[in-house]
Amino acid sequence: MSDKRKSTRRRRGSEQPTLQQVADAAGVSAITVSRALNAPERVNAATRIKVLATVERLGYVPNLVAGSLASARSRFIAVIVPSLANAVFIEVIHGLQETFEREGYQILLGNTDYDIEREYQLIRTFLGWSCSALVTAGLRHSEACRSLLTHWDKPIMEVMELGDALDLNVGLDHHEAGRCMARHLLAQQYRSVVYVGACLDRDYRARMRFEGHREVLHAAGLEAPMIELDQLGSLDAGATGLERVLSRYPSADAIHFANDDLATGALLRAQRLGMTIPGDIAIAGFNGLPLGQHVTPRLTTIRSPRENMGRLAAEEVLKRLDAKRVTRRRHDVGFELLVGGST
Amino acid sequence: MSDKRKSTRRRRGSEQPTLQQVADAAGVSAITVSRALNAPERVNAATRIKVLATVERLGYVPNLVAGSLASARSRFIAVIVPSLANAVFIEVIHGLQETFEREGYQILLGNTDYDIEREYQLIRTFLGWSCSALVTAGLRHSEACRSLLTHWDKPIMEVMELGDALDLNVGLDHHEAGRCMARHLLAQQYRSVVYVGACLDRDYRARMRFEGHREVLHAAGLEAPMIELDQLGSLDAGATGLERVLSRYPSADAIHFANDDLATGALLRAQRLGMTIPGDIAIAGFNGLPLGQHVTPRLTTIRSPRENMGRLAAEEVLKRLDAKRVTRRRHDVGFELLVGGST
DNA sequence: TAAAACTATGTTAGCGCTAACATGGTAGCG
DNA sequence: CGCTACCATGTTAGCGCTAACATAGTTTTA
Repeated sequence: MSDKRKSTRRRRGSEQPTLQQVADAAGVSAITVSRALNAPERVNAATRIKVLATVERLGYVPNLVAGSLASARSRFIAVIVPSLANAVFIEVIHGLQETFEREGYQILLGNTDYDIEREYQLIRTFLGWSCSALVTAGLRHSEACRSLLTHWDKPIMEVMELGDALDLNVGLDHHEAGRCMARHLLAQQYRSVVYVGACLDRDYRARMRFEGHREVLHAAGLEAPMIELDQLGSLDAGATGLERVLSRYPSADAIHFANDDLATGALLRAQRLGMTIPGDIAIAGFNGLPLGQHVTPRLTTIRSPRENMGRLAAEEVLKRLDAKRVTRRRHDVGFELLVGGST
Repeated sequence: MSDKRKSTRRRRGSEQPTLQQVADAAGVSAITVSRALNAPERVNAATRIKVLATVERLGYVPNLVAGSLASARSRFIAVIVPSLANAVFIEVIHGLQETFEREGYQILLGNTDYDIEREYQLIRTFLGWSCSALVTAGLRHSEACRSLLTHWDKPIMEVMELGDALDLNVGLDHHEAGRCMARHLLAQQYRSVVYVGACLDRDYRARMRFEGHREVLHAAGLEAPMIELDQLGSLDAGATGLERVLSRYPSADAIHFANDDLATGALLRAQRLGMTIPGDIAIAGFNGLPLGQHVTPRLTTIRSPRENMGRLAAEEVLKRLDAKRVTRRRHDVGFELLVGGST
């Protein structure tokens, strides 16, 4: 009798108080409660206080799913990275998270494991969540993914690398970074330099750096041998890389590693083998992770502004979401050659 | 005329095809499309093929927000960790992600930065997303959080440490780990052992290890001095820790660090200062990160099964979600003393 | 002082999907 | 052959919230 339900059908009621119940208890309408919570300035101060007190009293937790459906947008930001094992992405994520959370957005994190097909699947799923924006690492996507995204009308931010982006872009020039390090090695008079990377078909940014590196060596009339490992950046892989170089290119005087994990693994292994760095062989990396700066000698590397990249990317996306004018679609965050004692 | 809308009001139509449109195009009802996608075995094979082809043709992407609202559950798992800077949590997350994604669940990641109040806020928000389960690091929560969770009827998994949990629990005994390392150090004849931790009020598991450590030293009639750094686990902080020990406890013969990052930072700094390990001073850590196993000498540490912990936690939660019987609510994943050359 | 503009709140109608129940057809069985 | 059982599909009614429009009261403006 007291139940206003017209039908006898029951749906699983979740026990949780609803907005309507809060409204009834506070003696206002549902929309007023909604406004008190989501747009406080549109509600009279006294009403607002009364409503918020009721919310508190009933322990009301807003159903964000319902809110998102009604408003056709969620405060989710889809973030897609190729790996969690690499500290670089963690730092970018950290920068993104900090900035987005401050504005009340929640990150939906996806990990592709460097698989472009998985990226597509993840993006499909994420679009189903009515995300407010998408941040993804890199400019390369599958055809299906590309066409899915071109029909999507929310901000898309591609980070890490610089180039012809779908929408917004914050990153750095990996070709140029490769060139930069190669030039440094040549300037230091190394003449037999081996590049060591891992899974370069998947970690194609490392391949871009290799291409820049090769360009400079060729221009100087030198060979540009390369060794590709089949295990992604890790200290272990770096140790393996060193050993491969020693056996295949015994006359090598320097190794340019695709990242700091590999380089540091090699450096530590070399020291364990009793070699001196850079006397017996010089070692260079990429990323500028703290690790490389704590070994002796310090690792020569290229520092990319990782947290900054995340922060900047988030800020640009937020600008767009606030419907502010976006002055530049592309931001080059640059990089910095850190010359340590290892070269 | 062709618009079936009864009112002239328009809502922001998202252009995206809806389930109903797919149904119309395929000549079936909406619920059949829903079933073809979510419970294929409940639809005749021929119908299913027809529907899925239509889905493909129209580029239909299911609106997961609407689905979650209607079914009062999302395929989200809330995961809350105290830090992303620590590799340990990354590995746990990786283990969780792998296992949950295979079953079609999406992780909602929250980072508390070791702030118990932020944990409460995050959990509140996540409950608003109708998550299927919650995985959180640690057993300590704010009062408000605790009462929120006891009224929640979905699986709750507390990881990392072992003890009196709200629901499910996968972890290890940090007191015992601290005792274990202290016993090892005593067995190696070190008699002046300093414990070095960082922010022990927030990283209270490190404090638990210290308490175990202190217990063993006191039982042996020894002092158990401790130094607390104000910067969470990093190589830099470890280097600082070493210097503090050298100046405040010049007679110390061993340092027990709260984690491998600190320990390795100290080891590398000691070497840069020309000290020998363990001759001048012994160093021990906790976690068993690869890093510590690549320095020379290898770091003595305690290995926790991190990815495993994530995987096991996810499996237990999945069991519960499948309404399978959960035989044990508490799982001790244990740990392993790794004796390197640093002690 | 009447019209315009603004403020505070309410009413109505969905957002796109799925749970629950309903229906009609086919098979299985004694 | 009449019964139950089951299979495939459909109908109906919401899930809990917010956009859009509506309304009444108050202030500003010409």
